[in-house]
Amino acid sequence: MLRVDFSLGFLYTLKAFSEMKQKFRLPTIADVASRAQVSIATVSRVLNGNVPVQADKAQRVQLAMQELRFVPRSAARVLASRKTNTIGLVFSEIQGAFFPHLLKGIEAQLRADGYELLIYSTDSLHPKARKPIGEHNTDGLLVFTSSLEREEIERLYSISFPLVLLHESPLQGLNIPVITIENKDGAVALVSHLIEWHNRRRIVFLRGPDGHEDSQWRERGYREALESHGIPFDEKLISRGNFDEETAFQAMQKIMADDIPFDAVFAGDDDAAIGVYRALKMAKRLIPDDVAVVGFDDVQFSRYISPALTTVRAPIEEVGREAVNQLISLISGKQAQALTLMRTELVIRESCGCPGYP
Amino acid sequence: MLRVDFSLGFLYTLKAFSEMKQKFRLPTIADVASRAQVSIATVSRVLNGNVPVQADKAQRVQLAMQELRFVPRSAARVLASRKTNTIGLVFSEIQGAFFPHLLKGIEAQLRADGYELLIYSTDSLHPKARKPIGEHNTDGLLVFTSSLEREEIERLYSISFPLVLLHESPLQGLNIPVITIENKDGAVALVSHLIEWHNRRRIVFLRGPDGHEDSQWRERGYREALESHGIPFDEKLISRGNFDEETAFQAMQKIMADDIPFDAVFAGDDDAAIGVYRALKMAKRLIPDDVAVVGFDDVQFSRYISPALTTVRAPIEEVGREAVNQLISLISGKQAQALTLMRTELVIRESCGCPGYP
DNA sequence: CTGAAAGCGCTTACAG
DNA sequence: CTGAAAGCGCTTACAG
Repeated sequence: MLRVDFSLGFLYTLKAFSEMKQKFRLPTIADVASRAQVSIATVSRVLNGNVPVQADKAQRVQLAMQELRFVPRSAARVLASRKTNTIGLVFSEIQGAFFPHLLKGIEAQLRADGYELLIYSTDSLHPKARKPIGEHNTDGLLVFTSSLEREEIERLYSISFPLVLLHESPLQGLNIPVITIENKDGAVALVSHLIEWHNRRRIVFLRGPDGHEDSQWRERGYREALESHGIPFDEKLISRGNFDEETAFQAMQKIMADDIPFDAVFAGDDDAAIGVYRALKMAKRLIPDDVAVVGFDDVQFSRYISPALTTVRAPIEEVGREAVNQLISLISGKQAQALTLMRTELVIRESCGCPGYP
Repeated sequence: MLRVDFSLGFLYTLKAFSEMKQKFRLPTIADVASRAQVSIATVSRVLNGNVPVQADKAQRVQLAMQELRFVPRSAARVLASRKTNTIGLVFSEIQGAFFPHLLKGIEAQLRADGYELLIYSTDSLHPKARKPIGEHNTDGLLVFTSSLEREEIERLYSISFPLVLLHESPLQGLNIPVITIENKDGAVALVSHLIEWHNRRRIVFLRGPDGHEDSQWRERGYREALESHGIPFDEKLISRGNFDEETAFQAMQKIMADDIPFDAVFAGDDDAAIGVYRALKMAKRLIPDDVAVVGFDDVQFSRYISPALTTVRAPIEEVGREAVNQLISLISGKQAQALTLMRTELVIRESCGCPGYP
């Protein structure tokens, strides 16, 4: 008896093991085909719905798929069809209040067109043993600012891989569509408002990260607004804010330590404006009475800080959506627009000196 | 002459066209093999580095790969190896200041372990003709709150597909690891602080979305703190804030319209606190003098709003990292911890009535 | 409308 | 250490 029990127990263990194995053995198109009494080609056809299939067969296939809980493996489809149905997003800065807006726009549009989203951040310092994202696992790439080395972009371009650049000018000689925003116009509006309505003439400008396109255009707008109002440009009023709070804070401390007179600050973006607020408050300079402050982007928190931030609304979510549209055009072999410039809009709140709406 | 020119032009066009075609024909492992004079098996071995290969052959392969700019196709690897090397993230709410923190933690940890990230938001109302994410295109799923129907979770569980739940309790009878935060303790600390330090006794609590686990635990903490201080629970002080600004704003308006007396508000989370601020300011009630306000999460803007928000710091980024760790354990066939509770921490700023640090 | 078969580009026992 | 070959699970001409 003991022996028998043992033997049964052993068998049971084996059975359990083989059942486990079974669990991992997911149904394939062949299982569906045999259950529905059709060929695998027919199953594939009802799956894709591109070729007509006799109604009763189609029904049998549908039923079999449900019963087996069949889900086609992506890898097999991709390999056979040479389409990944996936779009990649490459970016460097996951931080920044800016990012969720962009992601939301991209996600929404992508899904509407039936694509998946693979994301890859170049700021995590992971070993790039394997190329993380590119022609081997996506149909096209959205590249945000300078998150990808020029060399890699050129390589992808040279194999005609669909690319769309966000917030970055086209690279010399490469015909890659670009989506960006009216940085210069926005900056002109902002600075002109400071000059015309609030009579400011010593306006600090905080640059973004080195080589950041958005920053360069904003600076150009800043200079143009100064010039058109006959205000001389003063190099000492320019510093680097890096589009982040901490750098902006330090930049302002330096400017104040150097005793450079100023009556307003264009922070570069909203994140930097936070650092400016902190530095000014610490120095007991009143915003906007002593110093007017303006940002750029109009991210979520901008209306809630105190005083509420005057800024420029950048249609970031729409940039995301439009970028997806352009990329899908490219993937479909259609033309895409070389340059898409999204309109920006002045958002007047309190930090410039205008009366707030409490 | 004219004819010759034309003819040449025509040929040129054809040539350009065939070149274009060529461009899309990416190198495969077979191209590398023949160039390096080895078998494709050998190429595969140097690619994966798991089996020793003779040094000179390995070198020839490396060289050939570089020259051809070879990148192995993911789909082929996945199909052959039955591993996608991809983790999926399913979530419902891309909005909310909460999300970038979570994403950042996930991204960083994922890359460190060599996985890709496929993301899928259930809030975009896209047609789910194809199952967007699951066993067919990932090795495991991170499921945030109730972003996936119970039925689908059960299905995945029944095929032993690796799952980790974020901010949600384990489902009845299913042994799925959960990562969440000390919501109750945080809420107790918050409410006790209001009672003990600021002598508040009529504290409004704004619930999150229906059925949201985080909210339920916070409410439990709220009740416990009340009870342990001998303050009777008053149903009228509870309303729904939905973890968002607008709902919270309306909830507060209703409470004030109903003339329900209160001297503090626990907003449920930081996003909701924004709505509370707006409603109170509009009603000319001073924060914190008339009404103390506290939030939960400590997202980016919380320190910058005015008055600076007293809240609880939720280690969201770490939740993301830990979730990835657990999921990868599961994928590797190892055990994962059934429940991981992350510590939260009271962050005292000004909105509770404490003196600020300007 | 439908099936048999080739092929997508890799990995991995298997035999040596 | 290495190559020939089977196989991963689909799609898609091709012929009927």
